[in-house]
Amino acid sequence: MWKHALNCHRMKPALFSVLCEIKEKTGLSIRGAQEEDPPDPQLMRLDNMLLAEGVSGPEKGGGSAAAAAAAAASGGSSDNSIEHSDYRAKLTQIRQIYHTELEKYEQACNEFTTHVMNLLREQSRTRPISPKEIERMVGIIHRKFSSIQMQLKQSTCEAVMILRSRFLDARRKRRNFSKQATEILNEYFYSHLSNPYPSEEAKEELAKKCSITVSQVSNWFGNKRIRYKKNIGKFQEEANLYAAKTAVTAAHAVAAAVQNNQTNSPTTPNSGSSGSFNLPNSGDMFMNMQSLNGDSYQGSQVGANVQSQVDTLRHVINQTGGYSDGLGGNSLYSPHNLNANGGWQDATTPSSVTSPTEGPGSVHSDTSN
DNA sequence: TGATATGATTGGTC
DNA sequence: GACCAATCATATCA
Repeated sequence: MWKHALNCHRMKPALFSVLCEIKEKTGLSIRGAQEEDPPDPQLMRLDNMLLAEGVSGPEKGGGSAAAAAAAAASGGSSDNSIEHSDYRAKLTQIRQIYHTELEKYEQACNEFTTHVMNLLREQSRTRPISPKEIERMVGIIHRKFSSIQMQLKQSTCEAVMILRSRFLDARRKRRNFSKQATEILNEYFYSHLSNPYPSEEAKEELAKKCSITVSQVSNWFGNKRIRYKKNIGKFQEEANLYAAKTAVTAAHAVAAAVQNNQTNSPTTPNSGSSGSFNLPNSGDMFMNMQSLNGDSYQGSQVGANVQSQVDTLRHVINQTGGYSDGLGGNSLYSPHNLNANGGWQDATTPSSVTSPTEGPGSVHSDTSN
């Protein structure tokens, strides 16, 4: 693709036509030529860009800044080094072509200026030629050549942009996240199944844990929510897996907490309910803790978070006993219109049901789109 | 090599 | 600006 872009600038025909034009004008008629030539802002932009990309100006390793940008965009993983060297090689090629062409044009410009000067000198034998006229002639020639240079710069910029887009287009070099990263994301997702909308802090924490960017986390959750919702049945097994996994941790943590409560405060109201989780109460308790934390996810220990535990336990209970609690109605818990039994749905659908227990065919009717 | 999975992008809504 | 839904483009697997 980039090769095509490189071939796009066909300067030579343009050069010849301009040369012919100037030659014609050197006959006698040089009227109508432009007199003023203020600094062209477009040319300045092109120059700046070529300089920034490392195409013009001193060589800095073939656009190291752009390569660094490419590295940053791709997450900075080491397996991109080959692509980066490829990028640099191609940029170097562009640079070489640019400089070769530029040199050619400068040479042609000088040669042609000399040629015109000689012509004028010859003409001066037959007619008087003022220095002003000579100066004007030279000005015309230089303007024509600089317009060609601008075309060259434009084409070079295009080639660089295409090259960059090719290497920076993340879709083209998509990498699957690591298994560990996917595990972490899935654990969070399924342990927050009633409200799988991580806060900004949670996203940052997840991003850090998974070595991905926050926007990648957002993308992942966006994809996950939509694909889960579309085909709950397909994800059932996965949901069970993660729910069970987290539930073990959760059960241990809750048991430990209960034991601790019993030890420290034998008269605690919750102590009597050990052995059968009273989820709504637990939920309230956890809600309070959640509000203390400001967020339901602490990142470093999946399952340590009590909110996650409630979600997980509820999910497991759902799997086994068809339990349906009223947690979804809690305003702290339902920024996205949770449905009655802890499922979630988009903000535009009023109150249809989404439950992990219901399987395919029971996906809530999403008519928002 | 085709089917499927999956991360990213885009366009629209709120 | 966050989110959803559709879609694209690539990775992975049978």
